[in-house]
Amino acid sequence: MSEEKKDLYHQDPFFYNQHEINQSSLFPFFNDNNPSVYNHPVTQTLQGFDPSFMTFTDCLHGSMDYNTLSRAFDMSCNSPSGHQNHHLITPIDTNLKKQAAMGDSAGTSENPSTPNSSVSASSSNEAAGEEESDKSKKDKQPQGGEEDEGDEAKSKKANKPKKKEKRQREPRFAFLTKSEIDHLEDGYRWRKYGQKAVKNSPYPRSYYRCTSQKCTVKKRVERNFQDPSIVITTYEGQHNHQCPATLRGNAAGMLSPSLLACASIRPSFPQQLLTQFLPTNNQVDPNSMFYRNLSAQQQLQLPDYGLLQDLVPSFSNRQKP
DNA sequence: CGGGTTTGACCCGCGC
DNA sequence: GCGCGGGTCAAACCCG
Repeated sequence: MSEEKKDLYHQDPFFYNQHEINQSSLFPFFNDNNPSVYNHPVTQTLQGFDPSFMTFTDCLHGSMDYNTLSRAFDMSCNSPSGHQNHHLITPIDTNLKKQAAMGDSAGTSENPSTPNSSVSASSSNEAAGEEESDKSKKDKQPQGGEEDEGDEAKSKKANKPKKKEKRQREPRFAFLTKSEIDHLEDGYRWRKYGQKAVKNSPYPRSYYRCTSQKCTVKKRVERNFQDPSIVITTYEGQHNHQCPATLRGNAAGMLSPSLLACASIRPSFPQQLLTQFLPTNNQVDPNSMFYRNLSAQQQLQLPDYGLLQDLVPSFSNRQKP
């Protein structure tokens, strides 16, 4: 990225988002010309799962299941333009992730989101994401736990839950972003709580947690080791609070998935708006240069300008030079 | 001093 | 049971 662009990004991340992201960089797993990305564990999952057809809010509200996916898939397949749909949001299912990681072809050969395929209820449950998903582990803190008082040091880490229920995870959604910056600004405040080396990758994976109290949303950020320009951000969970950026009213440049997620917690927020934000085939021919040559507003093809103003107050300012 | 980051240790699930 | 890898914890450290 040029210095000029970097400056622009710092002043206005929106510029960055709109200009650095293009179809091939966002959706390399759909790009036949770039099959290398398939080797990445995450994108393997994405390819195997092929969950690219769902509404944004389905993802962000964690309400998606394979039925939802299937429905969304059907909708997109029946879209008037007939183009392949290229969505930005890609849910990750842990079961399928395993399949992908095992290197078998099950993920691709039995694509659950194939229009004609049936939907497994168990998978649906898995993806439904329970509120208390991974709390069991965190409840190490002795809550009325009386047993090991003396051995504090040990009890801290060895305090296992008595019942061994299968740990359930919140549904995850991965976003691929072409960026030189690992941790992209998304309007929320995050605290980094861990970093791990990724197997077969020179790039570490960072773990972030939303700093808002009682908000259990986490995200992982890592680079695609075969295309280091691509940052893979995986969100897990739903924010249960307003986005700090929107509260501050300075979120003009933060039309990232996460910001939209925070906006989407507003009950009145129309689902259509979110879906319209995304470069679906209803608006853009993925094979054309159309996408790159449009202004930000044109790219968004906003269905209701007033709604966006409501969501992002300062958005209106940028539209009126 | 409060909040964020770093980093080694630990936990957990899974395959062998 | 063991080893591996992903995920998390928490003390130490850093910084404004």
